[in-house]
Amino acid sequence: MNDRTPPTPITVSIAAVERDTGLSKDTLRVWERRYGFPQPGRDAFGERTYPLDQVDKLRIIKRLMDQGHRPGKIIGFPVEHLQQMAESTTAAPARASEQSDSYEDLQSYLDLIKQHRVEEMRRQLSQSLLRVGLSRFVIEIVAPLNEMVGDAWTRGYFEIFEEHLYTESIQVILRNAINTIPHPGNTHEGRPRILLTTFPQEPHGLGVLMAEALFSLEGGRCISLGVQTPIWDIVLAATTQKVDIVALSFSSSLNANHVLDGLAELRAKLPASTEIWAGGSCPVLYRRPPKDVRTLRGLESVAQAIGEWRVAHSLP
Amino acid sequence: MNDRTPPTPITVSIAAVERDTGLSKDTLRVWERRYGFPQPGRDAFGERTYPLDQVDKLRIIKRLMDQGHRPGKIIGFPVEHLQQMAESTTAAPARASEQSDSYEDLQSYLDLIKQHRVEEMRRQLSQSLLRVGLSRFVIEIVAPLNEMVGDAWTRGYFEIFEEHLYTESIQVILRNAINTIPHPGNTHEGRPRILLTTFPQEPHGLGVLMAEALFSLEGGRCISLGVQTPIWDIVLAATTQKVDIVALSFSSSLNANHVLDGLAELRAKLPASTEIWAGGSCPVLYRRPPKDVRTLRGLESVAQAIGEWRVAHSLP
DNA sequence: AGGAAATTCTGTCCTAGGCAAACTTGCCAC
DNA sequence: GTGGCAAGTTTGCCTAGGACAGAATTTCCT
Repeated sequence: MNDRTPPTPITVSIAAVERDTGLSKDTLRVWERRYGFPQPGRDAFGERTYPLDQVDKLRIIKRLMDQGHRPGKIIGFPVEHLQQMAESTTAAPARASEQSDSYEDLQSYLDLIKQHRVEEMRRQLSQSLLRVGLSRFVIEIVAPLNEMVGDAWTRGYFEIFEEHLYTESIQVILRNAINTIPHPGNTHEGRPRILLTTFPQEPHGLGVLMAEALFSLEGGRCISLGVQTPIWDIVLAATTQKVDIVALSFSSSLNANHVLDGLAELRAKLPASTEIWAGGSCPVLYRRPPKDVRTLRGLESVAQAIGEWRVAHSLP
Repeated sequence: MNDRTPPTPITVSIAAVERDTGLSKDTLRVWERRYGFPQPGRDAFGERTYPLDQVDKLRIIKRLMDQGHRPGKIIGFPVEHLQQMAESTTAAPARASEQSDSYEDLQSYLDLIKQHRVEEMRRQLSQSLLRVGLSRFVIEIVAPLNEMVGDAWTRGYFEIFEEHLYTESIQVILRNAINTIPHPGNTHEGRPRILLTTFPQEPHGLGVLMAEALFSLEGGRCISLGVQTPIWDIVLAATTQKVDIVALSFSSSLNANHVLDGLAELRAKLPASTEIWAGGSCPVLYRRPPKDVRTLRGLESVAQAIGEWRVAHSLP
């Protein structure tokens, strides 16, 4: 292994770009043909090799598209301009003035990650959890932190391993907290059985974990399959476990059509008595809400949704 | 919903088949060209329309491929034959006469999974953990169970979601147990800092978790990155966290050359003072042990390895 | 037998063109 | 203006073979 060779390749394959951006290979090729961007190099065998800065620009474009922009209109702008557009609508301003305190606190977590003070971060997270309780902890701290970390990651502020450190820490805290939720007695009345997982293209597990915490707090009986379960297996699991609700988490990097098609297919294969609840930061869920699927916009709505389910399923 | 019209169309698009079977569009087209199967019809606009029975056959083929069969060898067989192949291996795993007692116990866990009695399984796992202690629990129960579940999975005895249920259960138990390991006082003497993770192609996280449990028991200070960390990020994390040991887990599904190349690259990029420990069920680790990497064959050797590290690094 | 070399198999990438569905624009009547 | 409809644009997915690298298998040689 030569010290001279760059530690990470400066370019990545089209498959990697598809994974990282959520833009399909077809789309990447057709944009190149039509708009002249991206403009990947070619390796020895003529395959596209995308420089990292172009991947960054693609990520920003994807993000703006999620906000309703059309590719042809914005693809020609320089990267700085796009960043400005993205930032002007992004969370920070809206959220900053809201609870000045907590925003500062959240920012301090990002600093702890950047300084790799993992144990200190876990200590502070645990303290916050004790102070505000699990429900508010998830909604007011973990969820916005996730978003901030995701943001920071797309801007290249974090390395992959730093994001792993963060994810692992949150996971430890949340799983521990979930374990301590007392099991209500033997009563099964009005306690929905909930299956939690993600679609095969979705590797992010924190959304499932946050949902599990909140559902459990509301008295739901949760069965988590972790991440990346094929649709057919979701159907099998839902049937054999006789669940009332299948809850799915979607991050924003997913391809919009895949999400909608997958939900439609799942809906068709599950009995009508089984509800499908979908949540997460994937914009298409709320822009074109799929039929016969309940979309949970924001984790705050979990409690209400469970409440409504109880009302609808209470014995007369 | 009209009763007369079939709830799902009798034929489906190529995108739907990709979702249903996990076979990419490219693969579906190239099979059609090479093997003459599948043989979809065409709609008014010339696009492929797959009859459902062909999709079923594709699903069986995919499953047999996951068990190690190659497409060209089996694609010509009639459906009934394929079904038979899939079912003939479904018979209970045949590794009987090993250790009578504990084998029976372990087998009963497999039965619990197959019957989807998740809560019962977790209860029994917790009891076992309390009875024998974490160390023996990991070595004598979880590790062999993993192997049996993996076996059963390759034989098609388990569905994907059943394996997910198992993994999630073990994860809950182990993480909870790790959390309860008391932190020894402030002494850092002879307590190695250990970074745990897997290579990018390795999605199985239980190995890391088992290792974390045993390392922690032996007084190691563990920093887990979860799974699938790029090599360069392992180097970054190891450096910034000033770890003494980088511990990696490899399952048998990994490509032998990738493992060896990856370890060689990692070895070259890490300072010599940082040890690399590799373990897991990947055969190549023990058949062609890589240079300057300590291979841990079996989890029993963890305690010894830590002991030796302590001796080597104790102050004179 | 065990290991290296040759061969077959297989999935992914390439080119370039065509069309439907979604979205925008232009036009006209009220 | 403004509501509604038609014409025009944009955009992503699909089609067709062809080509090759990497994995799996077989052959050959020690």
